Order: sequence, then structure tokens, then C-alpha cells
Amino acid sequence: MNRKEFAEFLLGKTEHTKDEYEAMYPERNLDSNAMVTRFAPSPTGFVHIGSLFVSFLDRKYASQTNGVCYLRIEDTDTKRTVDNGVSNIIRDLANFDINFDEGMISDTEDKGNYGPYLQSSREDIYKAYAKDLIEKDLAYPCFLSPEEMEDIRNMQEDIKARIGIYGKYAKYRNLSVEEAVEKINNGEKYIIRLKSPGNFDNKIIFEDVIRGRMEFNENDLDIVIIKSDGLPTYHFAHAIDDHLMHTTHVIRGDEWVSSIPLHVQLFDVLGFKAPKYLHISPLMKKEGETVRKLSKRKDAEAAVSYYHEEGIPTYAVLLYIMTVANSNFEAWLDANPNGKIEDFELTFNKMSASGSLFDMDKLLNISKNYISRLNKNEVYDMAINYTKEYDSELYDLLTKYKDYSIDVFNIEREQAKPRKDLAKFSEIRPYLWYMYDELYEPETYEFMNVSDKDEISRILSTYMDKYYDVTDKDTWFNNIKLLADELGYASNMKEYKANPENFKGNVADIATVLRVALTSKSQTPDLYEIMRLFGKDRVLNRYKKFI
RNA sequence: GGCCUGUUGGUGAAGUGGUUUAACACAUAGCCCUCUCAAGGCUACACACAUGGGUCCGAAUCCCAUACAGGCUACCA
Repeated sequence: MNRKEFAEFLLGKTEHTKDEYEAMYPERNLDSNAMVTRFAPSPTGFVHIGSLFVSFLDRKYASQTNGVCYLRIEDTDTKRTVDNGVSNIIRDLANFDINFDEGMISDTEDKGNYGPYLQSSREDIYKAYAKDLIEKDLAYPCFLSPEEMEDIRNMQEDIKARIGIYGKYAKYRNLSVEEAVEKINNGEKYIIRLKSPGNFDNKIIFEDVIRGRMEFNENDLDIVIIKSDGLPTYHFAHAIDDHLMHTTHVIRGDEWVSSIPLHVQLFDVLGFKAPKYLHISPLMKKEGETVRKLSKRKDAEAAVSYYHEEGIPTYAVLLYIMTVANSNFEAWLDANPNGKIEDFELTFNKMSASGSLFDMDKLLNISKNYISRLNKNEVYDMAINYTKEYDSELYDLLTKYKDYSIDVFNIEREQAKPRKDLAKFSEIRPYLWYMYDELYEPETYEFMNVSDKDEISRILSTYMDKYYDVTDKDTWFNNIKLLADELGYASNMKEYKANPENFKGNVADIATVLRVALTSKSQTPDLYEIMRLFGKDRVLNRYKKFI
């Protein structure tokens, strides 16, 4: 049996040969600086904020170079696959405006000329390349049982040797074709391993796009390339897919940096040109004194769905991600307040090699600023989208009183220095409930300095009888001063501060009474705007209700 | 155990051997403004270049050790 027949004996017939596959996926016709990137998650259905970060970079870099960004699903570990895993990922990312030019578009369908984009559908391709390697004596069947592997590992630990299958531990690496065939005919199970040509004592130099120059020992591990279920391992699939799909830049988590010697070798052995790599540090979280990775199980904010549930605008999350990705982005945004993310050019050399702590305060601050710059209709639309899903009672009111609600959102908005107090839409109910009579059920009034009920009644009735006027803000406030004067309160704060004993209180006390009796809150946005929106009858009704 | 990577104030960071007595932003505190709150303005704050050696006229920046943190060391990705 020659090696070609041997390869076929081991892996069976494939639909196409390696050379045919090479011909099927020609170079892409793109500008020389165009980046081809991919987001390649496992279909667990869960999108981690770190994955959002990586996919955002994939999308952004491809877009800004007129390249291609595609979605490939790495489902070679069948245990990790969940139902609707792919469509959940697509939906969560689409929420953040991350869409793909090619790749999976549902749990089963894809688009694009370099597919299939589901690794489990690419089995034939991997086998074709594995057979080529076997033919060239660069891969071989390995008959080590799990028990033997365990023994080797324990022994290596005992004598403090490097762990793995290499050198003399690679027991079957030099088995002859005849011996292997005989074992297989005897029913022995096998997997396919790389016959690593590397020497651990050699150093290799690797240039990471964001980390720069790194030095490693050459790989000499005979790693598994085809598992017993016939599917490839991550490493093998990575080399073949990113070659065939012509990925130019692989952006991935830094847990992969130690695989670099292997990956470099794999590309070399397969005769491929390796892509460039950007290894991204994970987002960290501080817990007490220790810092750890943001955890899917422990941290709600690790899931991108969290931001949707909290009503943090997706664009604000993206703005935050940009500040983490390129620290000069914030300064750019300050200089260009109306600038869009797409107008900013992300650069490699501004990316950090060390892990950042995820800073929720900063995110909420960015979100608050972002929301404050939106116009009234945009805020209204976001409020509608949020409440539609998470607060149907409020949704009904916002819909029923649409014009009024838009005006409510416009209080101290659409001006040079807009009000900044709403950071996420889950705060929307405590923010404006008292603006709707249907929701208005005050429980406690906190009047601060004026607490005598008769005095409060006097203030309210005098105000409504003689001084209510919302023609414009100056008139409105002047009238409140007049009211203060009439009832013995200081209308001028400086005079009050000079001689507080001459007055019952000051104009701020009057305004507080008017505010609290109207809204039951001592802190609200501009009171004039609220009164103007309410109109005299509703103000009067609230005051009557209070008394 | 072995190998790799990282370490600038509470946080994110600027910085690539010489206008660095180390930007800027968030957080925090105070004052001002003010009908409340938010915002805004001003100011303060923070023992900030992990530690110790070395190279150099000069180091946060280059080199070496140590410490700490993270990662990898699977027929998981």
C-alpha cells in the first residue's frame, strides 16, 4: 500500500482533493490594504461582552478598509452546541449593528462564496487536507488510548518533563504503513496527529500586530488534527479555514498566544501563508483585592443581553468599547461632538496589550452624555422600544400620549447644555412616572423647610389664585418671587443670607412647596417646564389632591 | 513543574531615550452658579511609572533578575 492509498484507508474517500479545494476558493479581489476578518464563535448562544469587543473590531477594521467581515461558526465540539446558538449570536450582534458580509445568516443557512461557514459542514475539506499531510508523511495515525495518555502525562509530571506527545512519547509517529494497517485491521482505534517537524530548542520570532515581537520555542508537539469523531481540532480547522477563506487578520483572545508556535507551524506545513494576528486581552473585573476575567456565570454584565435588558443604548456601549479599543477616541469625540464611530479611524498602535478593567461607571457616564445629545424624538423612540419589551404599562401611556411624552422628554433637551441625568432606560419609570396622572400615587411628601400644612395650603392657593402664569420662564419665576414677598419670604437670596431672621424663609422654600405638592418629589427637572406641560387645570388638580 | 504574556494614581489611559516638576477622561471632595436635582465652571485629590540591579551624559521608555497577575500545558474552543 503506498501512502496515497494509506491516507484513503485512514480517512476514506473525499468528494474533492486538496488541489481541487484550492482551486475552488481563489484569492479575493480586494484592494491590497483591505482587511478580511472573521468572527468565529462556538454556537453556545451566549455572547460575552469580550466577544462583542472582538466582533466589533472585526467589523470596524473590515469596514474602514473596504474589506470583508464574515461569521464562521466553530462547532467542532459537538458537546458545546446548543439549539438556536447561531441565530442567538446573530441577533445579539445585530442589536449592536454588527452585521456580516458573509457567513452564517441563520442556524442552518449561510451566504458568500467561501463557504460552507459552519465547520461541521466542512468535514470533507479538512479530511482532504489531512490526507495530503498523511501522503507527505507529515501526519500519522496514533493508537494511544486515553489510559496510555494518562500514564504518559503522569510520568512526565513525575520527572518534571514537558507534558505532551513529542519525541520518544510519540510512540506511533514512526510506525510503518504496514504496521498501522495491521493494527487497524485488528480493530484498534486511532486519531490523526501532526508529525511535527519542529525542534523545541529552536527559537521562533513572531510579530503580533498589537503586542509586537515575541519569542517562542518551536513547536514539537504532535497535536491531534482529526479527532475520533472525524472532525478537526480547533487548530487544524483554523489553519485551513482562514487560508481558504483568505482571512488577512485574525483577531482573537489572548488565550491563544501560546498556540502561536503550533499555528505558525501548521500554516507552514500546509504550505499556506499565515494571516496577521491581533491578540486581545480579556476584559477584567475587580472583586475585592483580586482582578479576574469577567465571568459568564458570576457577572450579569458579561452577557451582551444585559445591556439590552438595562436599556443602555447599544451605541453607548459601542462608544465605550471604542474608548477601550483606542484610547485617543475619547479626545477625538470631545473635539468632534457630532462625530460618528464610523468616521474615526481605529489604529493598531493605539491598542493596549494588557487587560482592562471593565468600568461600568464610565460606561454609564458615556451613556448619559450620549442620551443627553439625542433629540426628543430619538429619545422617545428608544423609550418606546425599551418599554415595549420591559414595561408595558408605561409603553401604553407613552403611546397614548405620544406628543405630550415627546415634550416630556424634551424638558431641558435640545439646547447647548442639555440636561444629563438619564443613563439607561431602565431608569425611565422612576424618572418620569409623576408626569402621568395614571401613575401618580404619591406616598410621602418631603417638604424640607416648610412643613406646616396650613402654610403649605396658603402658598398653593395664593399661587393658583394670583400668580400662576406660564407665559414664559421669566414671568413665571418673577411671579414666584412676588408670591414669596407677599407671604413674608425672601425673594432675593442674598438678602436672605444676610438677614435670615427677617424672613419666614426664602424663594427656594416656596418653589420647593410648589414642586413637591405637584410631583411629590423634592428633586425634579425644571419646574416651569413641568407646569407649562401640565397646564393650569392639571396643576390645580394636583394641588387640590394634595390638600 | 514547564512555556508565554502583562504590570503608569481608585479606574481607563497618554507616553516608543531628552520642553515629563508624568497629559487627558471617569470616580471622589470642596467652592461658585442656582427654585431642587442633574449638568456646567473653578479648584483639589490622588505616596502613579511593581521591586532591585544594569546600559547611557540622560530611562516610565533599552537590558537582566525578582515579585505579582493572567494565559497555555485536551480527541474544548
